[in-house]
Amino acid sequence: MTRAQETLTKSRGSWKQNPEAVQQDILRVAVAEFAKNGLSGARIDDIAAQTKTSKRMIYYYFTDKETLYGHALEAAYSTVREGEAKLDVSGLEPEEALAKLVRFTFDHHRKHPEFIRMVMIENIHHADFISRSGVIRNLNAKAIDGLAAIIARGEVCGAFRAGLDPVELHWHISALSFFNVSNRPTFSALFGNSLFDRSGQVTLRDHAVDAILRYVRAP
Amino acid sequence: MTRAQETLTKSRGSWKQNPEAVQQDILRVAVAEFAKNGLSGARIDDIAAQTKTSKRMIYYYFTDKETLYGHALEAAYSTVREGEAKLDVSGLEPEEALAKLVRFTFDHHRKHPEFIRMVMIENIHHADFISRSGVIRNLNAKAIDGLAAIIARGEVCGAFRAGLDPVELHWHISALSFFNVSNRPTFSALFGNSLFDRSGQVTLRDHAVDAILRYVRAP
DNA sequence: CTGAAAATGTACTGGTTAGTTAACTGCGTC
DNA sequence: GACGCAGTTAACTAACCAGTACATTTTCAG
Repeated sequence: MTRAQETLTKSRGSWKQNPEAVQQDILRVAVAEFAKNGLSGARIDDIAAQTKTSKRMIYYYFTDKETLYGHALEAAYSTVREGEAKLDVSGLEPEEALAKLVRFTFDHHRKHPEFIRMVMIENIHHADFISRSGVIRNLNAKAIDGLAAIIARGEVCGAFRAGLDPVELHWHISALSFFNVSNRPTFSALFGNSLFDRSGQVTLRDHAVDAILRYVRAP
Repeated sequence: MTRAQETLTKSRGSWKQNPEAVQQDILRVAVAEFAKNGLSGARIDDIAAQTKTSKRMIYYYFTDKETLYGHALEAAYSTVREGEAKLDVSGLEPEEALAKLVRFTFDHHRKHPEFIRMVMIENIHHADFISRSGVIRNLNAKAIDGLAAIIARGEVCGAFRAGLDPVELHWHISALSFFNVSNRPTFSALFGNSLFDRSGQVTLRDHAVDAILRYVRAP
């Protein structure tokens, strides 16, 4: 109960009504609901019930279920990419920089299962909504730039082998970090929970870092 | 139109009716439908329409939607694991054996997107149904045994470093192979399609093999 | 041939759920 | 001081869809 509605004072003046806060409230609940149940599994009535406002307001601001889903997806991406912006690896040796980036990415994915689930759901839907959202594409280009800079520095000083592709390296890092969260349920159901308890995850993260470093290191 | 119903002659005698074929028919359609639309997105009426039989029969044999989903999941697993059983790496040097295994796994996942989607959906549902299916767990234990054998041989002859964990190595191989299919839509929407066209996938597969080998090789 | 059980067809139902209708409230403006 | 508009409420509807009731046919054992 953060009661953002009462505490927020908007540019519009000091209204009792607060449209922006209402929309944020809807989105917050919608992300949770869609992440939990998927697009077809989510229930507008359930979302409305968890909101400070009503179902009618959801349609007033977001037109229909799919549009709401699209906005929820963008909201989830924004939240997570904001968190990533905090990472700074400038001033570190290339290998240390990359190690820190991988470690951070692994942990960051783990801390945001709701985001992972939104992306899983979006993949089930063939990325229909992401494709239509320029907002999200822009956010991601930056991740590649940062990685390209590390690779360039590593190549120059001879720590990394030549010919590394930033997009492909991002694919490797994402694969390990994403799969660790997305497939935890089935993987642990089939092979036990040992990789996913506290110590197992620390080891796994260190090994993921190790795997990436071995992959890029010059001979 | 394979008309399995007419051509199949069952142990039961030469029936006009063929319950086993009807059930197989339902499952075949159900796997496709659940893989496409998820558990809540799938429509029993749609499944029935694509079947040679009727909705009534679906409930006659499979009780309800969730039970049908569970059987469809098992069917998808069986099909794919059967295909894997064909792989033979005995008689190869450990490094070659592992390379072949990774290459095969990567390709095999790619050839069975329907299976991948079923697993994605099952992960969304926290592996509720896999957990209840002993059938599926058994199928997977074998994959680990095979990998453990390769690791043991590699350690003995000094090609691999000591202390490798078969389950963790399987996690690495699965992560790359699975993510490649599961996250293709969002990844290519965000970063372009270059990793996913024909030549991109060949390169990516070779690099995945390379990454795993670098990870296990003795220094 | 017959009776029982297994298998199937037709038509229906009742709860659910995305989306709507229409009336109303608070607020600034002229 | 009433007009208009953004924001809000509560009740409603039409479609959808999982699951069922019940009648009927097919098969085979005895």
